[in-house]
Amino acid sequence: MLENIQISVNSNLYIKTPESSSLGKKILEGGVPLIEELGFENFTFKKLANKIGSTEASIYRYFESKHKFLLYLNAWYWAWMEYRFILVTTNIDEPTIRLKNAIKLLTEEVFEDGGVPHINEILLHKILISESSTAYTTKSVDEANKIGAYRKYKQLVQRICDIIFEINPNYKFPHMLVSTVIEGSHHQRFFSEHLPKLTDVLKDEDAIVTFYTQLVFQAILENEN
Amino acid sequence: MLENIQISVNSNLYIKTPESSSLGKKILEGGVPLIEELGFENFTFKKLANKIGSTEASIYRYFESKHKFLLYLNAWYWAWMEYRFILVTTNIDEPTIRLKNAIKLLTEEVFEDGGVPHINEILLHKILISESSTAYTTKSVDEANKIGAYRKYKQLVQRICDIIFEINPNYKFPHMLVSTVIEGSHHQRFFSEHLPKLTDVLKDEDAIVTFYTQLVFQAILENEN
DNA sequence: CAAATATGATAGTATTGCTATTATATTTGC
DNA sequence: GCAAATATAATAGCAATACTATCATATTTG
Repeated sequence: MLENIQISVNSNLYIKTPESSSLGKKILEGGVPLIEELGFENFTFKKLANKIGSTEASIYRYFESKHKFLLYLNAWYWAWMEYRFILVTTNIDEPTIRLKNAIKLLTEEVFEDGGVPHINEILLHKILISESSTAYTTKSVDEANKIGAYRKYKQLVQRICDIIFEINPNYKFPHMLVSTVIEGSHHQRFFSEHLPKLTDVLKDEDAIVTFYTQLVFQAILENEN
Repeated sequence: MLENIQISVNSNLYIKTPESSSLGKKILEGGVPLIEELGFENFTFKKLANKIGSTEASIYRYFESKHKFLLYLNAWYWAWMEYRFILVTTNIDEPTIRLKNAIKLLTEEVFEDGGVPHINEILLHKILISESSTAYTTKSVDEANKIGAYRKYKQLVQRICDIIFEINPNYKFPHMLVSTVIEGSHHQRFFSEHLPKLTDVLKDEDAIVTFYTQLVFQAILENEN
């Protein structure tokens, strides 16, 4: 379904685009599972080079640092999410349904490797859940922000805020609401695996989707003042 | 007001309690501002030793690793918050008021260095906002959890869930709601400084407190089914 | 005042994150 | 089909990090 789609990533985040060569593709193909396996702090370019039969120095020709590589994957993820957001919202008149679909998209698990070449979306989603904070919780956020590392993320938040505005133009805190849902749902998935006492995750249904959907609609419908 | 209070921290998180000696106190007094200044990843025991006129090896006699030091500060923070939680909720009959006070406590900024010796609470709060995720977003969460590193945090979440239960025993997602508020408000404070497009922070009022207070009450009052 | 304990001084180690250099493939333009 | 450009590999090196180990010197305590 997505085979022909090219997800485009801010060119400040790489030196040479990894989509362009076979080594680049191996970096993506090997890097995502390796970060997922080791955690970002234990991940090194040397280990990756080893895994894909290349060298550290060669990887550095694609990404100027380990941190930039994470920012690249982060940006890729949000560009991909924006693409999927469009799929679940176009041609739907009713804004509440668009919003509902969008929340589901943002909060649900990623189950299937949807055929995007070279990137395993299931594992990338897991990386985002456990390491997304490390992509901005550093003293270098401001610099990363300046080069546009978070552009797609902010764009997507804004798009959802626009839907909220359609539903209730008086709601005062759309950005906080949306970013709370996104970050929150990632945390909840992480907690449900590692610190279950901080969640109320049930077996059968996807409680995280239900919870955040309720939260959003209660927030914006209640406040029609 | 708090001068005589001893905040007690899980003994698995230190080798020798820093409260017990003058070097230990210097580690706390110097460490908190230094982490705040450099960010945790650029913080090293060597730099700290330098700052307080001691040596790396000496600091390692108090904390077995840099990461444990962060866990210690994290646990200290939550023990301190629990203490303050008790202050704002005891002797108040009305559960909605207790809940309101608790949410305010969790989401507001920390303004004053309330007189706890050796720990600058304002800076510690800032560290928590920007680095709290690094305290559990690592492959070592499970191990940290096993030795009780997050006990106080989970306890406080539970205490607030108990208030929610008093107000609405049918509400299905109290833990998710509370942990969403805690983590979310930290994120929002971070965003308001670094990525303002993800928030709706206003100048005069504390929008973060208002937003999360609304969110919680709408969630639990709506659902009296 | 001796014995125990806490700290300091110094050294060492494996790993990390990254740069530099040179040689060898591979691709591309003509 | 070949020269020139480009991409990769191989290797080395470096400063910093996160520790550990050892031994000497303070300081506390019984």
